[in-house]
Amino acid sequence: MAGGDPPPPEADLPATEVDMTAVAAEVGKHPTPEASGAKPDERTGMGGEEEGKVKEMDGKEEVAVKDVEDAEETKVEQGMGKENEKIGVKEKEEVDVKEKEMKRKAEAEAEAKEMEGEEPKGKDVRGKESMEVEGEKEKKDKEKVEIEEKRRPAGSGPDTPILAVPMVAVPCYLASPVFAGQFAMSHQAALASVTAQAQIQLQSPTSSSYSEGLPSPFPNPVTPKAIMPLQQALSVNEGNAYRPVLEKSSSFQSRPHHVTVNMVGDGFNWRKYGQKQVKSSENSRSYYRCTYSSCLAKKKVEHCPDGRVVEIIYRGTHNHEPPQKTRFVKDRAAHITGSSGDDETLRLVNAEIIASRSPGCKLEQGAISEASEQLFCSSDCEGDADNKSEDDHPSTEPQQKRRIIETTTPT
DNA sequence: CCACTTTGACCGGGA
DNA sequence: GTCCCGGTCAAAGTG
Ligand SMILES: [Zn+2]
Repeated sequence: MAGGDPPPPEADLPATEVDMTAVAAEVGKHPTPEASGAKPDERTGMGGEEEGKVKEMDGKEEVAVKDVEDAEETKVEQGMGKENEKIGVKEKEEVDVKEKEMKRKAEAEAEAKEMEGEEPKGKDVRGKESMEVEGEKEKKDKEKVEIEEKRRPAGSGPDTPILAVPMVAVPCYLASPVFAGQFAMSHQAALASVTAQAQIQLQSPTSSSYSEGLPSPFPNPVTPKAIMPLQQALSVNEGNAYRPVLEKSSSFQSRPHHVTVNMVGDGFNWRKYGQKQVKSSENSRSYYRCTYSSCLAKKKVEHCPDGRVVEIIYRGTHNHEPPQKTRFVKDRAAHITGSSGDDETLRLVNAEIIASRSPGCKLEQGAISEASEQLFCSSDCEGDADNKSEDDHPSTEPQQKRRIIETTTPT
């Protein structure tokens, strides 16, 4: 079924911390992703969809959402290790820079320099990043132009390709061996978690751009609404925001351990319809589709051989409301789904997971860019994973937020 | 019996 | 025109 389904609706969502925590926790904890029925409408040719990428970093999660403007992609990456973090950040910067190179090259460089100063980039991730990023970049480049023309958010402007969205600044802790085991065991869980985060981020950033530029399939864009709760929880700043979370992150960062962030499901049911080994990397990629009949939403999850989720990419938006069975996650994530646009893709990368435990894994670590990236930390979280998907039955978990179980608390 | 996961093969796009 | 690769479908298997 479905993965997590937290029952508490927005009303329940209290708050920022809670949400964040929950989210983060989920991410870290969730071992399995989920999948559920889906409908095969789309085919390979989805080219017009938007993708979002979300990256999380371990101690902190950073979220760099690229503006959809560029390519309509939202990327969320999750990073984790400190070491990796730096690298990740750097890499990400590169990527971002590239994407917006045209416009913000100078700025980017400056930022990059800062990051580099800390560490030299270099990492395996690159390979992957390059591929994905570059590949997408290029593609998007083309699309980008079109898109930009079509939708250019006034506020964001074409130049604002990257939206820095504070994904989740939740305290992340979890790095317990247990989690690790879980991760390894189920990538799915990770997936779910990542997914959730990604969605969240997506919405936020996206919502800004999307909302203005693209109308969502839904009559009522869930995006903004949905996001709001999430954002609030996460960052507390909807409008601006993207930084408040940092504070939290800091605290989290303090944590000695890495943090694993697990996200919960997005609230939707996904069904795995394929898996492939990434050629450029050792990681494997799983393809999930929303089970809803007419929903075209899809999600790609990349994980290391170890099973750790490296990256999650969301594509398309749900044209339906999330099944609210009982998952808190859903509340948040689900609401988010409505991003805007038919096709939005969100990419979540869990560097932390990989980095931490699997040197072999490669993900895009880059991560944090200046403003674009924020770190979010999640708390350990719970097992949202359970909720999410496989495990869960809709009501199995009480949900709310169980996730806050931190194994490691922040200092 | 149903729903989901897994796996191999197929298809289309791009280099 | 060919090769490589990503993405998807469909069949089989499992819970
Ligand atoms: Zn859907």
